[in-house]
Amino acid sequence: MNAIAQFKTDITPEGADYDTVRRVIELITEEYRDQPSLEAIAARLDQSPTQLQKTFTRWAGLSPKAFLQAVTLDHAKRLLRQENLPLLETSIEVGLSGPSRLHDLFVTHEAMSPGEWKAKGGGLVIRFGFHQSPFGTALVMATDRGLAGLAFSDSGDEAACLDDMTCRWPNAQYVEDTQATAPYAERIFEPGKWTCDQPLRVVLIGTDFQVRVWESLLKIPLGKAVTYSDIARDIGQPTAMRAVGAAVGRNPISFVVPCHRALGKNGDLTGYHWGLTRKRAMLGWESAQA
DNA sequence: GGAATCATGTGAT
DNA sequence: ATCACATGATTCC
Repeated sequence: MNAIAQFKTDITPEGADYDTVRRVIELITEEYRDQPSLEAIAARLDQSPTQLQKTFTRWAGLSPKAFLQAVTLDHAKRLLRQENLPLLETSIEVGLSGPSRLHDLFVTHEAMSPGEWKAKGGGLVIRFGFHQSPFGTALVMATDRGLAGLAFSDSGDEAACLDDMTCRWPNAQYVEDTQATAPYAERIFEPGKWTCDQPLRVVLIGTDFQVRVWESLLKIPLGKAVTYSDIARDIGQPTAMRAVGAAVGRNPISFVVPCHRALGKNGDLTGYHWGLTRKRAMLGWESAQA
C-alpha cells in the first residue's frame, strides 16, 4: 500500500499557483450567479486584485472574468449542443483498429494484450515523475512503449496520488525518473506542441470494455463535450451508461484521454476522480486555447 | 422542482 | 453472490 509513501516532496518547487486558482474557481462556482468582481474575489483570498489578476492570467491565458464566463453552467451546455453529435459517425471512419491518429493531441494508442493486463503490470517497468502543470502537480507515468498514466494532486497530496496510481498495476516495478517523464509533461500541457509529425504514444492498460470506452473518449474534439450515454451508444451498448461512468472514472491517463469532456445528460458537470474543480478548470483552460 | 427509486453493465471482493 | 459506481429516466410529493 505505502511501499512508496516516503518519497520526497522536493519535486514541486513552486506549486502554489494552482492552489490559488483552485480557490478562485471554487469560489466562482459557488457564487457564479452573483458574478463576483475581481476585487471581491481578491479580498476573500487576502490578495491584491492586481496580483491575483496576474497569477490567474499567466496560468490560464485569459482573465478571471472571461474564465468565470467559461466556467458557468451555460458554457458546458453550449458545448453539448454545439454540434448535434456528428462525432460518432465521422470519427469511426478514421479507423479505430490498431494504432490510430485521434484527438487533438494526435495520440497514437495501443492497448495491452489481455495477458499483460492479467499480470496486473507484472514484468513491466514504469518510470514516474512529478511536474508542474496548469492543473496542479501532475504525476506522469511511462513505460518504454509510451505514456501510461497521468494523474493530478493538490500540494501535499502527492503520496496519496502516487498510491492511487500504483494500486492499479500492483505488480509493476516503479522507478522515480523525472528526467524520463519530463518530455511528456512538457508536451501535454503545451498546445503548440500538439502536432502530428511526432505523435504522442500512449499505452492503454485496462480491460477490453474500459479500453473501448477510452478510445471513444479520444474521439471527442477539443472544445466539445458528450454525455455518458453518448459514449454508451458509441460503443454499441446503449444501456450501459452507468458502466461507462465507472470506466471513465478509472481512466489512468486523465486529460490526455479527455475524460473531463464527459458531462451529464443535461449539461451538468458530474463527478471527476481528481476533483470537480479540476474538471471545471480543464474545460475553462481548453476554451481559452481555442 | 426536488427527493426517492428503479433499471442497468462491469469489475472487485 | 453481492456491492459500488463519475448515470439516466420515472414517479412521486
